[in-house]
Amino acid sequence: MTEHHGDTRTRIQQVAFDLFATQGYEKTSLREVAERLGVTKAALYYHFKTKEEIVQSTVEDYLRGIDELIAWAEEQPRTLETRQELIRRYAHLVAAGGRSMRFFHQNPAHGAKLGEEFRARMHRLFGLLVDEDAELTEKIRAVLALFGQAVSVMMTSEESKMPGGPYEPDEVRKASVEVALDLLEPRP
Amino acid sequence: MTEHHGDTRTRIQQVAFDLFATQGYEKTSLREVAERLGVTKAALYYHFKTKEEIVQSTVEDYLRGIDELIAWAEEQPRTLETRQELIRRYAHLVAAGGRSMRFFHQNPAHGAKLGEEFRARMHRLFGLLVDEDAELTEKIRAVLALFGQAVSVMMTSEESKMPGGPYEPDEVRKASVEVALDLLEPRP
Amino acid sequence: MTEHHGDTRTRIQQVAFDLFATQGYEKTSLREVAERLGVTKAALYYHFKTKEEIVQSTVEDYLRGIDELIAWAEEQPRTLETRQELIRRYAHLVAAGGRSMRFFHQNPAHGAKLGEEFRARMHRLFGLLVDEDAELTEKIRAVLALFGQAVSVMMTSEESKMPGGPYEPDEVRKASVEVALDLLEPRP
Amino acid sequence: MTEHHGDTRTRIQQVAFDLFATQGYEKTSLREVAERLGVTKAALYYHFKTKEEIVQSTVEDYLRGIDELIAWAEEQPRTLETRQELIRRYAHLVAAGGRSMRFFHQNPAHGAKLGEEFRARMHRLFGLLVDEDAELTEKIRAVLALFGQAVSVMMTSEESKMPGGPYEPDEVRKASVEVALDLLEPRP
DNA sequence: AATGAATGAGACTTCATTCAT
DNA sequence: GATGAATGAAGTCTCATTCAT
Repeated sequence: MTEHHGDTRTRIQQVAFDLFATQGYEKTSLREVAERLGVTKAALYYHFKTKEEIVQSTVEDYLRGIDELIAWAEEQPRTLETRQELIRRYAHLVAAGGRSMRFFHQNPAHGAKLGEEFRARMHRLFGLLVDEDAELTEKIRAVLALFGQAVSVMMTSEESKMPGGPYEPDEVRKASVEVALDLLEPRP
Repeated sequence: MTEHHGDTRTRIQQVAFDLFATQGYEKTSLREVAERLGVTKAALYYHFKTKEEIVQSTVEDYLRGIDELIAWAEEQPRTLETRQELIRRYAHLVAAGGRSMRFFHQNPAHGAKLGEEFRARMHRLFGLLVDEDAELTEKIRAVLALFGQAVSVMMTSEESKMPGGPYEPDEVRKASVEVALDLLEPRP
Repeated sequence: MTEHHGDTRTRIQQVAFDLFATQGYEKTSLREVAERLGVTKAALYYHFKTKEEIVQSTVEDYLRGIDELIAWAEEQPRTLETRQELIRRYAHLVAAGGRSMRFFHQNPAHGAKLGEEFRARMHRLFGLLVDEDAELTEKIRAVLALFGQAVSVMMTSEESKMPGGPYEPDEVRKASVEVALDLLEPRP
Repeated sequence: MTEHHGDTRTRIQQVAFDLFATQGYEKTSLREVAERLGVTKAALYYHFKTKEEIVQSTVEDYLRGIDELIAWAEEQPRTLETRQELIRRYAHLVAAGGRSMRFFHQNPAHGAKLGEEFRARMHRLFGLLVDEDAELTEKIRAVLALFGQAVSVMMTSEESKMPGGPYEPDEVRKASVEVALDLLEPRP
C-alpha cells in the first residue's frame, strides 16, 4: 500500500520521525523538518496531505502488524504456550518497529486519533495475556511483560545511555523476552 | 516551601495539570486553563511567570522527594535489603505524586529542562538497583521494577480502564511492589 | 506646585526618569520601576494617575522654565545682545534640567502630547534667534546654537563617554555657550 | 547584497520605516504596518524573521556606508583637508540615508543592539575629527559639525516645518556643510 | 516534483490600569 | 500610604495549510 513516490517521501518520514521521537510531535514544526531536508514546507504537502498523515502513513505498518498479531492470537487456544508465543512475536514487532514504536511510547498523549488507536490495541493484547478475574499481581505482571519489550528498545537507543551498554538490539530482544516469559510463568 | 498566594494559585496548578496529563503539555493552551477556572489568561501570569513555571512549581515536590530517596539510598549498604526498601519507598512517592508523576510519564519528551531532569533521576535510581557489570536480564528486571510502579498508577486512573478494575490505589501499590520485589530477587 | 507627598513620590520620578532616559519611555515598564523601588506597581498609582503623569509632573518645571524664557525674550528688543543672552539663559535651563532634558532629547518621538509640546517650544526659540527671511546658513547656525546646549549635556553623562572626558558640567556649559555665541555672530 | 524577494519586501521596509520614524519603533505595531500594506501580519514574518530584522535589513546599507567612510578616513593623513572631506562625504551619506538616518536620530535609545552600533560609529567619526587632548570648545565644534548634517535633513522634512522653508535637500546639504566646515576651521 | 508568497488561527506574554482591603 | 489580585487590550511571533506558477 506504500506508494512509490520516489524516495523524498521516505526521507520525509525518516527525518520527521526522528524529530518527533526526540522532541515530541507538537514541538516539532514542519518548518524544521523541511529545513533539515533542504526543501520547502510546501514540498512536504506535495507528499502528505497533513502533518498527521506523515505520522499515520509511517505508523501504519506497525499498527497493522499488531492487528495481525491480535487476529492470530484470537484464533489460538488460550494456553500458556500461546501467551508465550504472543510475547515472542510482539517482541519482534517492537524490535522491527523502530521509529514508529518509539514515537508511540514517547508521545502517549498524542492528539486523540492515533494515540487512542494505539492504546486500544495495547488493551486487547493485555486481554489476551490475562483473564479478567485474575489476581491483580498477575495483571501487573502481564502489563510489564508487554511494556518490557518497548522499554528494552528504548534502553538500546543511543541517547538514553544505559550503563554497561550499548547493547546489540538482538541481544536485548532476547533478554527482554526471557524476562517477560518469566513474568508470565504461573505462580503457585 | 510553597508560598501561600491564596488558593487561586493552587487551583491553577490542579486544573493545568489535569489538562496537561490528559491532552499533553503542548496541546493545552493557557486560554483553556483560564477559561476552565473562570479567570483571564493574565491572571495566570500574575501567579506564574511562564507556562513552564506552572509545571515546575507543581512538580518540584515530587522531584525533591526522589532526590531525597536517592540521597538516602546512597548512604545505605548496597544490599538486597536496601534495594527492596528503595522500591518500597519509591512506590510510595509515585503513589503520592499523583498528578506530577502522571505528567512526567505522559510527557517524557517534554521540552528539555524538566524532562531531562526527570530522566536523570531515573538513571540514578537504576544505578542503585543494579551493578554496571550485571547480566542484561538483571538490568531489564530492574528497569521494570522501577517502571512498574508508574504503570500501576496509570492503571488506576479512570481513563485507562483496566479490565476487572478499577482498583483501590493502595491495593495496586502493594501488588506492584510485590511484583517488583520478585523481579529484584536474585536468580540462580 | 509640586505637592509634598512625602518623598516616595520624588523617588519614583527619579528612578522612572533614569530608566526612561536610558531605555526609552516605551521600553520601560512600570513593573520595572516598581521593582527597582521595592514597591508594588499599585503604589505608583497612589502617587500618579497614569504613566504619562509621571513624565508630565517631572518635566513640568523644565517646560515652564522654557516658557518663561520665551516670554522674557519676546519682550526684549530683537538685538544680537538679546539673542546672546537667550542662549546663555537657555544653557542654564538645560544644565539644570538634567533628567528632564535628557528625556526629551532621547525620546523625541515620544507619544504626541509631550513630544509635540516640546518641539513647539523649540520652534519658538528658533524663531527668536533668526529672522524668517535670513540666509539658510544663518538658520542652521541658529539651530546648532540651540541643539548644542543639549548635546553638551549628553556628552557629560557617564554612558556616552567622550574621549578626554569626563568633564565638569559647568566647564562644558561654558564651552558650549562660547561655541554657540560664535555661531550667532553675524557673518559678512 | 539585498536579495530580490519581489517587491513586497521593499514595501514593508518603506512603510515600516515611515511609521518608525514618525511614531517611534515601539509605538508602531506590526499590525499597523500590515494593515497599511493590505497584508496580514504573518506576511511580514514571511519576509523578516523579526520586527528588529526589518530595521536591521533596512539600515544595513546606511551603516555600511559609514563604515566605509571610517575606513577611508583612517587611511588618510590627519589633516584639516581630510577632516573637511570627511564632513562632505558624511553629508552625502546622511542626505542619501533618508529613512534610515531619520530612524536613528529619532530613536536613539532604541533597544540596545542597533542603537549601540550607531553610537559606536558616531564616536569613531568624532575621534577622526578631533584629537583626544584638544580644547573642549574644539570638541564641541566637532560634534556639532557632525550632528549638524542630521539636523539639517530633519529640518527639510515636511513635518518639522521650518520657517521660510521648505528647502531643497541639496540646498540644505550645501549650507550645512558650509557651516560645518566653518566649525572645523582652526581658531587662533 | 517543488517553490514562493501568503493566510487565519491562535499561542505565549506583557502592559497599564483598577479596586477592595 | 500601599498591597494583592485581577483584567482587557494589545503585542510579537509561530504554525499548519493553501495555491498559483
